[in-house]
Order: sequence, then structure tokens, then C-alpha cells
Amino acid sequence: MLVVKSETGEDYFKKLFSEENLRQRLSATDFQTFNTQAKITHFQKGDILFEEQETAKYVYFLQRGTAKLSKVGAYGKEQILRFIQEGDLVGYRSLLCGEVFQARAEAMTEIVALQIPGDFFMQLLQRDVQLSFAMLQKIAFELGESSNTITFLAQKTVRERLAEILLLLEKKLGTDPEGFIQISLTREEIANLIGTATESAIRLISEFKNDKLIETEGRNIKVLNREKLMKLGHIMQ
Amino acid sequence: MLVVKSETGEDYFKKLFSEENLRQRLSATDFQTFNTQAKITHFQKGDILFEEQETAKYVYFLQRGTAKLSKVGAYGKEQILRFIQEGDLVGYRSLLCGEVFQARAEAMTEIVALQIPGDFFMQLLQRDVQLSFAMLQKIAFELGESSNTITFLAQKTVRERLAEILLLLEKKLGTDPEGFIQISLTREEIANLIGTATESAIRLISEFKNDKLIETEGRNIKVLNREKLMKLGHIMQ
DNA sequence: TCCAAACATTGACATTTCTTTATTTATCCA
DNA sequence: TGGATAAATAAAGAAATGTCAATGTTTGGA
Repeated sequence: MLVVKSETGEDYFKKLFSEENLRQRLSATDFQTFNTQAKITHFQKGDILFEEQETAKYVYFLQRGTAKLSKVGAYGKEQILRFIQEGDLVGYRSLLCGEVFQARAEAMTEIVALQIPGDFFMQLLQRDVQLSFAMLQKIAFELGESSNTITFLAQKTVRERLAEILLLLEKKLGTDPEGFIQISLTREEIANLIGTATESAIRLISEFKNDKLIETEGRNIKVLNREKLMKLGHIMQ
Repeated sequence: MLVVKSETGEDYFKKLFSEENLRQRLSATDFQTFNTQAKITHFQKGDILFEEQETAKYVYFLQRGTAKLSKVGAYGKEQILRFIQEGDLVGYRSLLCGEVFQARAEAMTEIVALQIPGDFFMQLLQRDVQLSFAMLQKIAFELGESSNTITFLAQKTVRERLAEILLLLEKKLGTDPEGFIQISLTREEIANLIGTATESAIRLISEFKNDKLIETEGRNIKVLNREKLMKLGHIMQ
């Protein structure tokens, strides 16, 4: 199963980074520093939070909006790794390894995020056992999801992967009142999520549409028949 | 690029779990507990260190030998995630998340490992900032490698994946005096590493052999032409 | 050492997926 | 709001990959 959003830690992080909690947990000095250093930042759709190969300077705590985390493969093709949503943290991995960013984060909607300087974040980790443990849990969870993605990509056909990803997008990104998946991806982005050519993704989407499994309206997709999609995607439960 | 062995942390862990270091860092009580609880265990080739779905009870620190970490996909097909080698730790991920194991670890050679009870390991983490930071770095590194594997599987052809994995196996598992890759995998295991059918892997291995890129001797493989394999695998550098 | 079981190989064929090209449609900015 | 640009679609043929079946070979235990 492909990772769209981690299911653990988000609410936890939200609490961890709430003002009340920070004031309680941090020393007076650290709390002061936090308030000075952590800045609310805004991004528009298409804006880049950070770029591959860039030095890891900040960690972002998303308070609103959705971003995609992706990297570029051998032929310059984008690979979408996962989505970052409200309550999620992004940019910490490279920082922890002391590497430059290995992925880029791009806003898919308007975003409001708390921008935390990397060195300060690292200091916090050293001092705040609770935060450092939360991080351990979060990364451990991500790593597990990542293993699922590996199995998913290695063993399933494109058709199965598309069926699964549509269900996952619906579940994780949510739907609007009419039942369409909240955030509309381009066909190319869908292809870059499941590792196929854009044309193949398009063809299969048309097939699913003909089979009444989904309905489309421009870039928007609505799932009509969950059961059949699950069967088609050979999704175990 | 597929992960065969992590390149960070191993030596660090070796130091962390050396007797001298433990005695220095841990309190007298903890050190005593460690010596009582952590047991040297031996495994034969084919033995299982832990099984998927099993409760995470122990963490293993490999002192000698190699294991494979794998999980089972939708059709009961094995997916090899990575190899665990001397100086590496395995079993910690599920423990950190408080999940049952999501993968199995199987000995590929004789193994000597330090078996550390999970609850004790978790206690250590809470008390030993150095260990907990090392773990953060290790998992962060694994997660980065995992993203590379995702891109590798999603974007490369089977031929490219085989070329790359052969080079990687050579580099990470090492070679014997004659130049053959140390640990011989079955053709099926190679297929289960790169996400293809066994027959496809066999056919491509034959092709590489005909093209004098590699040489085989039963299950053993020797790389003859690194440059061409790199070109064939479209390996960037 | 010998034999059963597991593994490796090969060929033929089916199926999936990609690539290329052309055309239509949607989106977004000036 | 009108274009320019990007995106979506379709179709056809090529290439890659998977599946099945048959057979040869190796390996590991009795």
C-alpha cells in the first residue's frame, strides 16, 4: 500500500507544537528562542518549500494545506514519495542525517507552515526527550509505510496500482461534498505516483471510467465502486 | 538505488554496543541489566530471527553473518527489502512503532547476534541520549535509502534494475578472492529483490553472461564489466 | 554416495506496458 | 476574456515482461 499520509504522529505533533505544550515543556529560554526563531510562512500552490540537493536549513510543520514530497529519477522523471498534510512535519530526514535534501517539497494548495530553523530543531531534539521519541516513532512509521510502497511497486501491475492509489487518495486526501477527491492531481502526477507512463495512466483511468468504477470531471475523480476497485487492486485486508 | 546495507551507523553501533563503551555510558545498574538481559544467540542459514506478524520482543545486533529482511506481498510473493550485516541492528522499527513485525528476518549465513529484549532496549533509548540520537540518524538514513529504492522500482526497467542490483550486491556483500559475490542468492531471490518473475531474471542473467558483463558458476556470480553494467543500468554518479 | 526435492533453464506464447504521433480539451495568465 | 500553453486523449505498433510447461541440473540430507 502506498503512503499518502502517515497515520501516526500527526495529532501528536500538533500537540507537541501547540503553544501551551511548548511553554510547558520547554525551558523559559528555549520557549523564548522558539518564538523568535520559528516563523509562520505562507506558500502558494506550486511554491517550493525546499529543493533537492539544497542544504537542509529548515523543518516545516504544516498548519494548513498539502504538499507533495518527490524526487527526480534517472531520466529526470518525478517520483512522488508521499503527501504532507496538516499536522505533519517535513524536512527533518535530511537534517537528522546531516545530508542535503534528497527530495523536494512543493505546495499543492495554499500552505501555512511553521518554519523552524534546523539547528534549533536539532537542539530541541537533544533536550526534549518527548520530541525526540516522537520523532523516532514518526520515522519508524514512515519507514514501515515505505516498505509497503516498495512491495506495492515491485509486485503489482499498473492496473492494480492505479486501483489502489485511487482508493488511497480518496481515503487520505478526503473528498468534497460531491464525493470527488479533494486535491486534484494531473494525470502525470498520478502516473508519477504509481511508476508508469502518463498515457498508461490515462488509458486505465478511461477503462475504469467505462467500467463505472470511477467518474471524472476534468481533473477531478470520484470513486463510484469501492468494492470492485479493491478486488481489482487485489487489496488484502 | 536499492538498499543492500546502510552505510551510516554500522560502525557507530559497533562502538555503541562494545562492552567498554556500554560500561562507560550506562549507569552501573543498567550495565549490569544489559549483561544479564542481552544474550549472544546463534542462527544457522535458513533460521528465522523473527517472523512477520509476530510480536516484537527482541532487537538483534549482528556481530557476524548476514540476514535478509523481507515481507510477503499480495500473492504470497517474497519481497526482499534489504540485507542486514555485521554491525547492523534489526527489529527496532516495529518496536519503536509499537507494532507487530511487518517483515521477517532470515539468516542467509551462520549468524552470531546479540539478542536484546525489546523493553530493555526501549528503556535504554529513554535514558541514553547518545543511543537515541544514533537511532534517529540510522532510521533517517534507512528512510532515505528506502526512497531511492522506491524510485528505482518505479522508474527503471527490469534490465536496468538487474544491472544495478548486481553492482550493488558486489559492492555491499563483497567478493571472494576469485571475484564472486560473497553470498550467493538463488535466482528467485534476485527476482524478489528487483520485483520481477524468476524466469525474467534468469533470462536477463543469461543475456548479461552472453554479453560478457558477468560470469556465473552455479549460483555464484562475478561481475566482469562494471562500466558497461553501469551504463546499462543508467546509474548516475 | 545416492536420491528426492529444490532450483535453473529454455521455448513458446500471451499480455502488459511503453513509445510515438496526432488531435482535442482544459487551464491560466496577461 | 482570448490566446498561449499545458494537459488529456486516442490509436497503433513495438518492446518488454509475464506465464506456462517441459526438462535439465544442483544441492543437501539420509
